[in-house]
Amino acid sequence: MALRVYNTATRHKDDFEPLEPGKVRMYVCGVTVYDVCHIGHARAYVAFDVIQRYLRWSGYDVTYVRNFTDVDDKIIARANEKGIPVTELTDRFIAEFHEDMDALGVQRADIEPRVTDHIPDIVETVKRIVENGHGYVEGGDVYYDITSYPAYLALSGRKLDDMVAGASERVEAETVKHHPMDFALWKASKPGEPAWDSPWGPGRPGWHIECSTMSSKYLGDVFDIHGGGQDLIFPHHENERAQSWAASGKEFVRYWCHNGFVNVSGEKMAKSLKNFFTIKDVLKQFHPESLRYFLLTTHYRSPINFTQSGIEEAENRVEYLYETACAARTFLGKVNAQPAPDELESIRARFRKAMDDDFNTAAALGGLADDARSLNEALALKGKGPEKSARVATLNAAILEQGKVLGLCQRDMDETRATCQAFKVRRKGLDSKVIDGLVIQRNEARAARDFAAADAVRDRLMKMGVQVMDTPEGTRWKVI
RNA sequence: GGCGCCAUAGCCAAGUGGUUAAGGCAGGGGUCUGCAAAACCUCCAUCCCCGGUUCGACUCCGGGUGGCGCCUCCA
Repeated sequence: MALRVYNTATRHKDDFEPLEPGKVRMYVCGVTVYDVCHIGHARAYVAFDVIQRYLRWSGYDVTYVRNFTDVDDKIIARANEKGIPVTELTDRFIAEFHEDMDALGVQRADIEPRVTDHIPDIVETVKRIVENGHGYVEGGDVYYDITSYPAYLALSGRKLDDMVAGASERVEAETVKHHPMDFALWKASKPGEPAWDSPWGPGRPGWHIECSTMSSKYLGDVFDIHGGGQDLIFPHHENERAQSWAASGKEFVRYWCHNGFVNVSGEKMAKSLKNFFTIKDVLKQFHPESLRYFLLTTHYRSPINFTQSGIEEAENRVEYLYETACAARTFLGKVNAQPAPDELESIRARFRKAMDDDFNTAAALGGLADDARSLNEALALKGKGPEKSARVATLNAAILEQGKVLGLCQRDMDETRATCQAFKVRRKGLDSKVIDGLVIQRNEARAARDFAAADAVRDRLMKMGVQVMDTPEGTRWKVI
């Protein structure tokens, strides 16, 4: 069973064969840094984080590049709005991006290039495209001549005539472009805008060219995986493909991977619809691993509907996994047990089968749920026999190993459980001191064998959403 | 108008040309418990509609209906 990857360019799952055996070069379009990230960004970068982790786990030597676009119209507009320098704005949102991604357990890419650090490279690429007869200069602008590229629109599967018809409905009266669909490789800068010297005068890169340039710089003219959100298929990736081909004469990407959208209430998330959530909005209310888990419950290419109940359920699952892992840790601390290699390998095979099918995290999570249940089942067996110990050790190791690939179950267990509870206490508007007091009250009644009074307190806690649990180690409580 | 995606139990969500259609949540029944809870056991679907291909389709093809996305900045 080999890895199969859905390729947007071919519109079906293809067997994955990297350019160089054992080596994967992948590029994912990063953020344009003019605002904080929303949960759609979270989805994209969690998805490709898992892909990257899985490829490494599978034995590939991975080079992962994810850029920062730190110069563009929106950035300039936002900086002007705020009256601050562009670099102050972009530095700030790069830091915010890292903060959010670190919280979600998204690993840093191997290389995270910034556009403004690569202007000379970009100028070179534009020059090469023009020299090769695929670009033209108009004033201080440079445009890509789409009619020079026969395969234009092959990636997105569109027809030029339809595109032109659609575009003509929008206002674009005065243009120097030779064809309405031609796009800018280099833009002459207006006064006050960031500008760099170029053979065409002071200007800045067009959108798209930075990814063509930086991907080839770090990964070569041809590389394996290029990822991003589905919205980037057109125009961004279509244009990148045209540029890279024009510069190198080669088809630059072997597998195009695009993640689906996050919807809210069944509709696309948009600021205008007031259904817009930033990552920070969500992390104020939920443990970050809850969001990560939630995002992995649906296959990365399908739309996912963000709901309160969905993320609450995810958080409960995160708690369950950590509680299970804690219980296993406690047990394994008392015995000397090693995982059973055969059984561990069969669990790996099941995990591999799920993930090899276009990185099916939803199926993988199903398997993980089976393992966690089996682990609890094993823990419930009496005694400390070798059979039980081996089983617990095996399942525990399997859960942690799969978790490592999915980016789950890797945090400090006690701290994570406590944090999940703290979020729930806050969401329900409870006070843990009050709860502690009631639990003590109940235990005093129990000690006096006044079960009627004890149960009354218990019911009161239940109404608050607090469940008491009497264990051999004493009474615990948990917000459900 | 063009292109594309989706439609699986009360809800979320995998999956397969023919053996028992994952998993989770909720719900029913148990074990355990002073009572509970947690945990575990157990029960709970024939896959939107109509045609076609096939020995056989939920899975393939065509049509329909419904939902969504892209075609403009967008993960």
